[in-house]
Amino acid sequence: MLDEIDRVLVTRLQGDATQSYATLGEAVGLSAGSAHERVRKLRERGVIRRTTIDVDPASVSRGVLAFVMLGADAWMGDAATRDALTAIPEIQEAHIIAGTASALVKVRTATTEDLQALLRRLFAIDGVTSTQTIVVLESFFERPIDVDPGR
Amino acid sequence: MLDEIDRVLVTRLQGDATQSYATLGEAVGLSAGSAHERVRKLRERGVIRRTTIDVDPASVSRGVLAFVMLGADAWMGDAATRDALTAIPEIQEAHIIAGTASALVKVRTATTEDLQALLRRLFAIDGVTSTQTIVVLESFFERPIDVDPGR
DNA sequence: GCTGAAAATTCCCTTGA
DNA sequence: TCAAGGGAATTTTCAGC
Repeated sequence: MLDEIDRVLVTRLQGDATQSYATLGEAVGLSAGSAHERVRKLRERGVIRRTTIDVDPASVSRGVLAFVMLGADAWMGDAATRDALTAIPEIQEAHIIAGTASALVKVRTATTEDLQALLRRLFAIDGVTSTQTIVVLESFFERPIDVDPGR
Repeated sequence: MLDEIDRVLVTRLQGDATQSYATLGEAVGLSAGSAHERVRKLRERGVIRRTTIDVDPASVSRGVLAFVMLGADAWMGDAATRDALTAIPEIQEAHIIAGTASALVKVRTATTEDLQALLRRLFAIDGVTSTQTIVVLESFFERPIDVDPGR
């Protein structure tokens, strides 16, 4: 379990992972060294999986966002399906789901034409029998997981 | 537009934003100073929006993932709806969509009971007339946007 | 968890292609 | 316009307590 200090550290790092441990420590009433030790342990425990950057999709030709639900006539939770989906770079997320469809993928393409080409590729995957595409008109927000600091 | 070097830098930072500029520069055949200057400009231009950490959802009591499609009898792309969705911490993403539903939200809760409570809150939002919930059984992957280095 | 010091890195500025 | 180089200032990192 995380204590209050851990949660504050995680929340602050989600907002800006470039800040110094001195700044971080000051925010939670610890020395830089102790803050560093806390964060090191959070990484070690796998709570913090990695430090990464947030890229603006439009800047890298990924301005079109859509979610595609895949229907299938076979179980899609196997390694072959996973590999097939992993090999498609436009797919940002892939999930096996409960309900009428079998899988849900989040995709980003440069244009709607590219989206169409992508759907063709998805249809070609073994077991896929249908697709239902949800095109995003506007994203209100995409934000880090809330870790409840101060609750 | 990004050139080849920029794309490699971005891809490497997506994988690990803690590496030094010396390491980064070596990977693209630049000095540490020049690599730093490149990255600084990518931030300035907004290509890199921020440096952040990836948190393991299960470690922070967000082990249940679901997507909820919201049907509505009024336009949901307004500020009031945005504010209402923003105020719910379990919502990680909120999008206005084309098609039969009006909005799609990605939510993470600790338990399915919490998911149920969340659905109640979503129903209470002005204009919302229906919800369709897609529960994720297994996530194959959630990865950074592909920026096509070397293509 | 703190302090303090050594090592490494960042970051700015100047020069040059 | 872009990269290299120098060097000061900051930050990280690792002792010992």
